[in-house]
Amino acid sequence: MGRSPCCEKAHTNKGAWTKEEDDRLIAYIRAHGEGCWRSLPKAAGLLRCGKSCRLRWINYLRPDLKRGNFTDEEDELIIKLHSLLGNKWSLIAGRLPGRTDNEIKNYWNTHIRRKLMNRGIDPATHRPMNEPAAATEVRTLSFATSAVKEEEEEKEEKKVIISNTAAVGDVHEKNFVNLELRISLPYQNQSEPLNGKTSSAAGLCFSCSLGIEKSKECSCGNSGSSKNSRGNIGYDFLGLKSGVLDYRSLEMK
DNA sequence: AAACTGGACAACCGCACGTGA
DNA sequence: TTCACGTGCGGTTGTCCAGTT
Repeated sequence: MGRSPCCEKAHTNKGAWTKEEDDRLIAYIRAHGEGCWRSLPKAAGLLRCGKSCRLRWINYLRPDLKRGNFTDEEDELIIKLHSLLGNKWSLIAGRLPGRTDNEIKNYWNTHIRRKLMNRGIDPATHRPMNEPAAATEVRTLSFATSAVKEEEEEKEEKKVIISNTAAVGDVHEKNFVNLELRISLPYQNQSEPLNGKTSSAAGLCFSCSLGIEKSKECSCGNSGSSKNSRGNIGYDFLGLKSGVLDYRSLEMK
């Protein structure tokens, strides 16, 4: 069957972007907004592939990007998120405002991998390097959409099961971890900066904020689950209060 | 000073997914 | 249901630059 190429490669520039190209792209997006990347290059007068424009904007030109070195807090947060999510760089980036998936991926490969190896930790499994490979665990992240109406919550909830067979750190002593969250309107008061420590709203530690029950890493005594304002048990997944998925920053594919 | 080496990061490539016709 | 298209993601490569020999 085959697919048409995303652009006419013969007539596109490749390699490093020039200042003029950057300016054109910025000016166009300021005027018309993001989106329709395929047609953007032509409309903006750029001899670039749409994908290239998107990447340039997202990874380099976006005004909300935080440039500069990663902090220790960001380091630790990336490590913890990676231990749970694996190479889901976009999801990890979603929890680090101002950082891009590409930036985090590069940083992981150049800094954190070595840092973990120096600690004697296998960066792929987050387990001690001399420890034999653990029996394959199947972790199930269960995402459930929350009905807006109370009664709908009683009905069967649509669940998306994400299986992740990557070995994870010591936080998963149990063979089965069910991280359940409900999707609803974004939580509006998520003012807590992402520092990878205590999850603000509910006063939960990082482990509990991820919904890991009875984790050895639990430092808050909540043992994983919390109740939301309606008394329903939910998990403050990735720092989200009581199981409310903030889809602004945590995109589910 | 020149050559070499390795780290850092920008950019590209191919594939998967979601969506609409 | 199938297919084409647009977009996003993760892996990989290319390039630049600072440090070392």
